[in-house]
Amino acid sequence: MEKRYHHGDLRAALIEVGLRLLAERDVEGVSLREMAREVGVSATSVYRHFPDKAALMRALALEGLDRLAIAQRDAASGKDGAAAFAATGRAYVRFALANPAIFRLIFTSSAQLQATGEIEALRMLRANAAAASPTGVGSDQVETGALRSWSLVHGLAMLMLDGQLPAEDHLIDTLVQG
Amino acid sequence: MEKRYHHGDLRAALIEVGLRLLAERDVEGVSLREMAREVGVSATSVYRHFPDKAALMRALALEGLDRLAIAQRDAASGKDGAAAFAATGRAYVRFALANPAIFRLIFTSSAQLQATGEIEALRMLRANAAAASPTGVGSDQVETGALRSWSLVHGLAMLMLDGQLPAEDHLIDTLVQG
DNA sequence: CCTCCAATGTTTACACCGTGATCATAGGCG
DNA sequence: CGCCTATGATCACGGTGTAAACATTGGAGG
Repeated sequence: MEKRYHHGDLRAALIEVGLRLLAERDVEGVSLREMAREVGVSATSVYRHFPDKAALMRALALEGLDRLAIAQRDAASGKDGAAAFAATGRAYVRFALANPAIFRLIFTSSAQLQATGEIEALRMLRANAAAASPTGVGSDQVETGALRSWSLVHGLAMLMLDGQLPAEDHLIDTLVQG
Repeated sequence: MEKRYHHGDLRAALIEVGLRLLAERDVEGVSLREMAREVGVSATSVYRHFPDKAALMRALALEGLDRLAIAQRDAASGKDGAAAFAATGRAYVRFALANPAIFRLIFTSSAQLQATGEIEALRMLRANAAAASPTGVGSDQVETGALRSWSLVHGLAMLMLDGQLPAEDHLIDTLVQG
């Protein structure tokens, strides 16, 4: 019965199944054809909504980026200053560990994402870094501190994802401005 | 004339051409078949030297890891203490920017590499971190500082590779214990 | 209400990919 | 010198991304 020729909202369906697949396997293990198959649609119909596979993956990355930003916002809510800053940092790393494939995807297709708009997660880290800084320091020092923190947290996430560092909560807490 | 049936050292030739290809295109853009083609050999002959493509890529990563370690050693030579530590950090980031595909390959196939042996580049960072630490602090604090530095440097490299931060020398110098 | 068209899907086809099975060659050791 | 094994080539298969041509349909305009 529900076998209509037109899907209704194929674009959203593809993104949904894409995220689901990325939750269980790595990024090079998910093919355009499988996503289409999973949705119950022919492979080439994907091209009515995305110019190529890379564009679909970019859409998945954008969605993941949103979720990362939400996770950080939630983590910081109710806190402020240095506590909020540390919380966003921890949330950043935990998100990466909980969603390895999506996190990697975000930051390897990000060059194109940037064109789409400023990255929310970055703005948040920067804002919290400013709030956490001691008053009276120059704004360039605040900026430097924010970038240093972002690098620290990003590197920590990557190294844990790649198995270089044990993915332990206490290690996160210790390294992120413990 | 030089059209012998047996290549002589196909394994080394494959690694060489693989590194060359990785210097010009990204990792998902280099295929086993192209590497074989480039060497002038059939695709399946690769399987006499590597169980599968992943094993070949791991060999490339190992070679890249060696070169990273060498770059760090060279950067630190003649220096000591904090200067040596900062030098290895800068060399780490610069290597990543100069060899993006290889750097990424190293740290995504690294879970398997680790089994092969301890990672030299890590040992070096850790050793220099210890040398850079103020005397009289606990060894666990030295360890923490080393991990923090590794994360900072690794994250900085990744963010610059991914176009999130401008790949500028002065920014590297500022963030790496400037 | 009917018609037709643009949006959305399908089928078919192609080149490329990783890799297993089978066959060919030759270099070195007895 | 002869043969065995290491190393190569050929062929085949299923999977992938994607272009071209065709099919279906929902909704806008008469």
